[in-house]
Parts: sequence; C-alpha cells; structure tokens
Amino acid sequence: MKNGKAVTIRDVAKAAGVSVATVSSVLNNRSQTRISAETRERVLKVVKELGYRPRKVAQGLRKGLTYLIGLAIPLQPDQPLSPFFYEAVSGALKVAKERGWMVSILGFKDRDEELSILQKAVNQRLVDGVILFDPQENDPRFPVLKGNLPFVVIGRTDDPEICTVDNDNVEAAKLATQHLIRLGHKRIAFVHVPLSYFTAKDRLEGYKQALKEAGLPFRKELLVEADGYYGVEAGYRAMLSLLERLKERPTAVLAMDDTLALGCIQAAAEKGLKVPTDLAVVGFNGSAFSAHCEPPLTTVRIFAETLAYYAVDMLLRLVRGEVVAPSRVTVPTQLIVRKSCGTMR
Amino acid sequence: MKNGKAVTIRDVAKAAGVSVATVSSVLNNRSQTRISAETRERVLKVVKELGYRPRKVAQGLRKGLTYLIGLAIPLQPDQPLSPFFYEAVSGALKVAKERGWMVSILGFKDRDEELSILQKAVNQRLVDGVILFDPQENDPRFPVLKGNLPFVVIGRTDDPEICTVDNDNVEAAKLATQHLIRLGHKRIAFVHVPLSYFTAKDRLEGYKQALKEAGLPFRKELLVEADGYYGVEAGYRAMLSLLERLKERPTAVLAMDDTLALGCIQAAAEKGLKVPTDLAVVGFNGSAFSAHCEPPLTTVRIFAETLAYYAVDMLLRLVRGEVVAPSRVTVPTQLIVRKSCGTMR
DNA sequence: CTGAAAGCGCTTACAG
DNA sequence: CTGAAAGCGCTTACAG
Repeated sequence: MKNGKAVTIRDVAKAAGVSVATVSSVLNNRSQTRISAETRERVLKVVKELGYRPRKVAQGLRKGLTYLIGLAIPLQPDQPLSPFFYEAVSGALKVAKERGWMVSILGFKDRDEELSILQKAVNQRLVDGVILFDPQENDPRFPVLKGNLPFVVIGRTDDPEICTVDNDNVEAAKLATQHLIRLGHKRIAFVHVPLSYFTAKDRLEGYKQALKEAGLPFRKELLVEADGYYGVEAGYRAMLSLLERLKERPTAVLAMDDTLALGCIQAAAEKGLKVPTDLAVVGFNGSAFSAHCEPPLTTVRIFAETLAYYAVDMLLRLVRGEVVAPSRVTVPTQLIVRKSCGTMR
Repeated sequence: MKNGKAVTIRDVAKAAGVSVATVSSVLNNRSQTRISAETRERVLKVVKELGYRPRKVAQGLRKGLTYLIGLAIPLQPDQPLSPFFYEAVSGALKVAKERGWMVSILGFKDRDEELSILQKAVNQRLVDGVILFDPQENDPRFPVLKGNLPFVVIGRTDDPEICTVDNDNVEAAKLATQHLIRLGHKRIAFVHVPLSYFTAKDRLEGYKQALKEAGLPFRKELLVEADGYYGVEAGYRAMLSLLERLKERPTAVLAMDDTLALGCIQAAAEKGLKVPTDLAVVGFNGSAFSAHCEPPLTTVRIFAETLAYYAVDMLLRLVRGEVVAPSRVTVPTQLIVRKSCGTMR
C-alpha cells in the first residue's frame, strides 16, 4: 500500500469476490447476518493481505460518531501545565485506547476561550463528548453543553443531573489538617483558589471541620486566596501577603496544590522562616516534583489518572446512551507524609 | 437546536430556498462559483439563525482529511510527563487551532507501542499527519510512516528527506560547557541518555568541542548514560554511580535534562556534596520547576512550544501538499544562569 | 447465506 | 448565477 492509493472496502470486496456489505459484516461480526465459514475466511485472508482497516472517519460519518473525546484543559504557554492534567491525559488515553476512541486536547487560556471552544465542539460536532475540569458555582459551561453534547465533570457540581467523578475533598482536607493539629499546630493557614470552585469550597469545609472537632477556633484571617489560580508565583504572593498582614504568624499552612505550597516555601524562606521548623507546609496533588523539592513536600495525593479513567469510561457509556441515571464516582485520596510538615512540636 | 436533531446543510438550503450546493459555495467562498449578493446574504442569514456549522467529519470524508494531527508522546502513568511535552502540546494546539485543525495525543509507553499506534494511524487514517519526538539512528518509526502519512520530526535525523525542527544542540551544549569552563571547572561530567538519540549525540559533540577549544582533555570516564532515559531517579542513579566509580570526582556536571540535573543534585547531597560549592550543576530545558528548586537550576532553555509550533505549521503544509523541498528549521536556545552552577572558583 | 441500494453530511465538477 | 448529480468510505435495513 506504500505510496499507492489507500485500500478501501471496495478493493477488499473485489479481491475476495464478494460484496462490500459482506466484507463489512465479516469485519463487524454482525449477528444479524450469518456468513458462511468459507466466505468469512476468504474475506479475512484478503483483509490481512491488503492490510485493510476501515477508515474511522467513514465509519464515523455513517454512525454519527467522531470517535473522539475532548479534554477541556487550560494551557498557558508561559505558565506550564500542572502535572495534574498530565496524569489526567494519561488516564483518559488509557480507556479511550481500550475502547477504540481517540483523545483530543481542547486547550484554552481563559474561561471565554473555553466557552467558545466548547460551542464550536457542539456546532461542528468535533467530538462525541467532553471531559470538564474544575467546576464552579453556576458553571457557564454546562448550559452550552447540556442537551447538545455528552459530558462528564471531574469535580463536584450542584446539578444532580450531571455525571461527575470526584475525590472526597472534604475528607481529604480534614485528614491533612488533622495531621497538622496532631503535630501540635494551632494556627494553620489555608491558601486556596477562589471559593466559587467547589474543590476550594470542599477543602475549606474539611479544614474547618478538623479545627472544630479539635476545639480550635476558625480564624478567617488565616485564609488567603491565591490571586493567580494555581502556580508557584501565586503561592509565593499569597504567603507573602499573609505574613506581612498578620501580627501573629501561622505555624503551619495547608495549600490547595503542590505548586502553591512550593510558593509558600519560597515566601517563607524570603522572610527568614525555615520549613518545617518555623513553618509546616502541606500541599495537594502529590505531583512528581513534590518528592524532589527541598524539603520534600507532605501532600495529599490526588489520583488524577484514576479520576480521568473513570470519567472517560463514564463518558463513553453516555455516548453510547448506556447510562440512564446520572452517576457520581468518588476516588480516594491519600496523605503522603514527608519532611515539609515536620514532626511533633 | 437544543435536544433537537442537529441542523444540516439540507436544512439551511431548504430554509433559504436554495440548493445545498449554493449553501456550500457561500460558506466556502468558492471563487469558481459567483453567487449573487442577495442570495449570499439570505443564505448567511439563515446560517446564523439556525446556528449552522458544517460537520467537520463530513467535510473530512469528502476531502479525504480528518482535520486531526497526532502527537506521538510517551506517557507513563507512574513517570509523569516531562514539562517539555506540555509546552509542546501547547505550541501544537496554537497553530492547529489557527488553521482549523485539532490535536490528538497518540500516547504510548514504549517504542513497540508507539510503532503499533503509528501503524494503526496509517491503516485507519486516524490523523492527517504526525509529529515525532526524539529521533534515533535507524529510527524504526520512519519506515512505518514514510510514503504513508506525512510527518515532521522534532529533533535531527540523518535522512535528508525528512522534515525536521530542531535546536542547534551542538551549539547549546557548547555554550553551557564553556560557561562552566569559564567559571574555572576542568573536570566536567556529562550525564546523557543513550547516544543513539541524536539529541544526546549532538550535545556530547558540543561538550567535546568546548573542551577542545579550551585545551582541556576529553575524559571518557566523565560520561554517564542515565539508565532510565529521563527523570529524577535516573539522574540520581547516574550521578551516584559516577561518584562511586571515580577516584577523582568532577567539580561540575552537565545533565541532558532538568530532571536528570535534579537527580544529580540529590545524589550529590547524599554524598555530602553541596551544590554549587562542591559541585556545579547545569541542566537542559528550563522547565518551570527549574527556577523553583533548591538551588535554582542553571539550564539551557529549550523552547518546546516554539519547536512544536513550527513543526505543526510545517506538517500542515505537508498535508496540503504545499512543501516540496524537505525543510529543516532551527530554533535558538538560551543559557539561563542561576545558582546551581555557582560563581568563579 | 449474500448482494443491491440507500444514506451519513458534506464538496465539487459539470450543466444549464 | 444556480442546481442536479456524483461521490468520499463506510454500515445497515431489506430483498431474495
């Protein structure tokens, strides 16, 4: 087939001396149509000889499918992607491949671009379904997609009709906070992204619950919203502003993400504070680098690959119209204790 | 259109009282067919009202295109992707979007899987073209693709017929080595991936040239091949074995990648060596984390986003049959001096 | 057990 | 200036 015209089902049919319908039936193992063993064998032989494989795009047009699922992922050239999404892509790819689907990255730099890309995906039927990340309250993406394109959200939503895959973020943050409390900390800061994100909301809730159960007061002044969503710089700025603002500084900080935690460590260093002796730090995600920074980061491991695996699995069932009841899957997290949180005070 | 059947070109034609051919001509601005201003306007109005957008997959079948380009990227769940690929995806997405193409990730865990995926891409016409990374000598991927599917390689090849986008890796490694020499180093180790990769070969060449021009001897014992391709662990093991093997230890090390460099720093620490005082370290890539590790890493910045941008641009021209002469594009690099290489000895 | 025909949603010569 | 027809490469009822 090198350099030649691509071989089509027609070529196979001609070479095998049967109709294209027969070739198709053999290849798809249609139960409706019984094919004699010898015909089937002849067809299969020719298929193998010619190296024929049905064109996905042609099957797709006929079946109304693109065999493509889209991952709506933030991609800023300057601000490199969080390892979280890397793992997610990897998990998505895994299921997709198993099921004969492909994964396309729907990259965007802000919410507006994301919305326009999703709208385009709907209009041009670019993909069969979409995976969405980081849901917010009144998420503007849902109305664009609802009823038009199947989608699954990684995270929590307030709309019970939407399929989601999420961690128990309340529990995760609670465990992390309890760990710090057990080490003797009483003033624990919390660095978070905007609370309109359910993930931030849930983790704040877990943080509060842990304090409450330990009989510690919740102090609003120990909360900081990172101004740049995620990222080292954002964490750095958040921690710096916190340290400058507070009369009595915190002895520990729980950061919503490893990159934010890294930024906190930098800010602390700049203020002459040593981690973990002067400031205990705990992050979220358990990204690869978290084990290799200085000091190694205590973190709540989020299994992004697993989240994405389940999400795509669910999405593919939606695409096939298999799921009726909206499902919500919960993936466990895991506290990884390293040096940055220190030991008993 | 919510929940209803998707609107097709037929619907538009009917609503506008014209033929589908006319709608298509209007939408594609065909120069062959002159359409009267009023017809065009009427069609455009209906298109807007109905929110019609031609289905990509249908256009594709007709034009023999998938409007999809594939990025063949290593993806091991356990070993998270290097930031290099992140940036590359981002660059690829940028051009693709500009030109109305989509990007699909062709993930694989080893060379065998990569080959089988590429073969599948050829047979099933999954994509219109492919971007390949990290070329080797006698690269087994080229024969699979050549003549069957357009492709562009990020890196250097020995086959002049293949389109490539690359850095001048000889020059880059030379500049980095010269910098270390200028700081007073005479025993500079080089941690590299297998030399069958052209990138490793070229960087070794630059390293050698710098030594030679400075009148320093090239010592084979200062070379180490990382056993795990890239990654912190691989760098750690490489450096450890080097330190244990050598009687007289190096005062500096050039690592082929930031993750390898990070591993070298860890190994050094374990052996009681301080970076940069006891050991100067220089990496490659300039990944985001390189500015935030301890100490901040001196590194040769590789602009993966730009590499991918040019590669996809070139690939799209190949797909359209525009490029005749095989092209090779070279993207500049940049030495970023931070703390890990230290100062004058 | 197998084939002829219709059709998925477009675009493109070709007529008129 | 515009439309009828063919066709991209498949799959799927439907005949026979």
